[in-house]
Amino acid sequence: MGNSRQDVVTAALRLLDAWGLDSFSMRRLAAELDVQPSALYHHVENKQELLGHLAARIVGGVRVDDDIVATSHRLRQAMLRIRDGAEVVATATAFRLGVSEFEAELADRTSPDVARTLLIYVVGHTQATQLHRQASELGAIPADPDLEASFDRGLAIILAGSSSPAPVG
Amino acid sequence: MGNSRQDVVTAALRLLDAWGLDSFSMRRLAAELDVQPSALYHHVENKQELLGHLAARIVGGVRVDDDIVATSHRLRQAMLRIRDGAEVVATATAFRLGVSEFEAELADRTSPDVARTLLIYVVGHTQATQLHRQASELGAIPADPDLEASFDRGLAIILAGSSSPAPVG
DNA sequence: ACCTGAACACCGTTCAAGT
DNA sequence: ACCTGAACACCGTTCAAGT
Repeated sequence: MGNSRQDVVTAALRLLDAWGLDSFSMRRLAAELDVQPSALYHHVENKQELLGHLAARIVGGVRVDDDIVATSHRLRQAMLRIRDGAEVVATATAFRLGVSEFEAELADRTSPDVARTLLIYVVGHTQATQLHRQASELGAIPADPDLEASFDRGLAIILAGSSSPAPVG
Repeated sequence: MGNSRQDVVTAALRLLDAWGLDSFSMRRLAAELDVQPSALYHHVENKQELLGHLAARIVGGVRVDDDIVATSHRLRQAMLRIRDGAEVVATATAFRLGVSEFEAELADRTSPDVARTLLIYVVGHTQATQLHRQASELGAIPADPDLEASFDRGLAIILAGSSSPAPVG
């Protein structure tokens, strides 16, 4: 009966979460959908565009409101919820996919500069968190119990500097 | 007469700068060195470790001093100097390769929290800048003349918040 | 509209063996 | 110490053709 692009993106998100970005391939996704690899290119231009749709799915459900700290935590949690979520969002963001709406909403409630700075920080710190956790799960590195608190302290630094645009003395 | 690991990293950096990260492969690098692909594994554990060495080379030459703004600009310029430099540093950073020394030096002159926040921002913004420039060179997107100024404004926000750890009122 | 079948031009990594 | 040769198990993408 044929898949829709929604089906493809849903299956892709499941595959990403189950196996991680390193093992995420168009061929595996095709197998998951019981379809030839070439069939995917009916729904999507290429792999990069597909990753953009994944980023949009991950970020799309996050509510933006006037509580910037809570909004930042919601974005962080949304990315942490799925394996390698922050990395996918980071790469897609760079290609202007998936997060522009989120950034615009955030800019409305703060300023364009604060929104951009905050977004870079939240995605970057969450990516580091996620990769660190993976490494420590593999026993490659000891777990860092300070990662959540460290996220909050960086957030506080940015928000403290967001009211006064003047440099520090 | 045989390559050293320094030779391998030097050739890798040249290859990265010439062709970009997408086209950077162990096989191409081997060809560049007139060697079989398998020979590279005598000098390096795997591709990821090699990228870590590249990141260390890119960041290693950057001087850290008490002028945090100038230091941030030097790091940014070092990454901008070579193609996809920021992306390589970003990925390697996540795996704790290449930048820990830089972060430690920065932490000595500010604080661990400020150093971490600043580093995430500088690398993240520079990565976005570099990918945006590539996209606009390919005509995919109009050039953004505000990228340099935008970097400075974000920097100012973080440094303004770095003196007072209390959240904004 | 959605998919198959077949092909093209590649990958990273391992491993026994050579000098 | 540094490298070759050969193999293994994969990739993303294109394209004519089918229903």
